[in-house]
Amino acid sequence: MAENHHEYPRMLGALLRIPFQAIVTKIEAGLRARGYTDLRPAHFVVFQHIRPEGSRITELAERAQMTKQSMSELVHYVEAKGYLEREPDPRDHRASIVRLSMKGEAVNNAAREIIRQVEEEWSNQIGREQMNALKQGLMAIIRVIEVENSNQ
Amino acid sequence: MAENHHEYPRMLGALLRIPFQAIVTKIEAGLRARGYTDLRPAHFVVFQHIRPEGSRITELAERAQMTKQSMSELVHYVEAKGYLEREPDPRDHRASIVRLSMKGEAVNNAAREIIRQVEEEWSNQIGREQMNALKQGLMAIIRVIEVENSNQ
DNA sequence: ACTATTTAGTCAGTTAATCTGACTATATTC
DNA sequence: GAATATAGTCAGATTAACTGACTAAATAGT
Repeated sequence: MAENHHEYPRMLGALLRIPFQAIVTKIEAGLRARGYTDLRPAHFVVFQHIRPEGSRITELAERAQMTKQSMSELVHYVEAKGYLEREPDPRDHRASIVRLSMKGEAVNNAAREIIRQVEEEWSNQIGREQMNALKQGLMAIIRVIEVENSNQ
Repeated sequence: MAENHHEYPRMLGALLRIPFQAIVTKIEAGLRARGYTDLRPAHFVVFQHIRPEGSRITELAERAQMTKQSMSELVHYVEAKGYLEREPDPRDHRASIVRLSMKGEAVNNAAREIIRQVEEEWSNQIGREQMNALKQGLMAIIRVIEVENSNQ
């Protein structure tokens, strides 16, 4: 809200939003170009939050800040398209563990590759030094956010 | 996708996403706390893109990268709640101009204030210097994005 | 000048994304 | 072992966004 506009200086919200949106758009387009046409932006959260050893649905829901019912649906869809595998959790028979399938790993790598390319392009334009400063700043803020969240 | 995780270094996508999400969450909570309970995140785009002199619906739709039908609905809702005023465009009788009402300006200012506070808090944590470097870097990237978009 | 085309916006209907509430089955606590 | 909490699903509702068809006004072409 009220974050933008060429005329007066942009607020931090818009400063973060515009590059983030741009990168999301590029990931979408890049995945489509590579033939992954059955994944929509909503499904990205599954890939964003799943751990390499696999995650529970409840855990994914929590990390993505949505209800477990909604996450359950997303996982179902993504699993049905072959990007996920699911197995019962041996320690807790109520739960199941979802992890990326080989196809899932492949999209994930494709997405990483796209992001890497975008970073490189931007880095070429603004300079490696400024890009590094930017990343350091973002990491510092993320650490602050994580502290806030942990002792909320 | 594949942007996160404590274990290995985060990708640029996650570096941008996490602070952006955090700020959106804070804006939501802050507006709710100030009594603006009828605005949902979807409506924020209207405020983000409207120009001080007012904007057309088609223009807002374009800037928000959505269809004019969808934007039309959002504008309707936000207008019905009293945040917007609408008047016919004297230059083009097909179009109308929407602009913020006094109530609309008030939420906008509230949102700006919330963002300013978040920036200040973060700045206190990471240091004014690093915050400035971060903002400079984001602005530089936004300039790159704007050039890309203009000669796409 | 008038016909054809484009543009601004709405109406109607659909799909996608997310929510709430109720439920089953398994775990945990006391 | 009974009471309570947790993981996940099912069903239904709401919200967000889309496509297609349309009206009215503006612009372009001849």
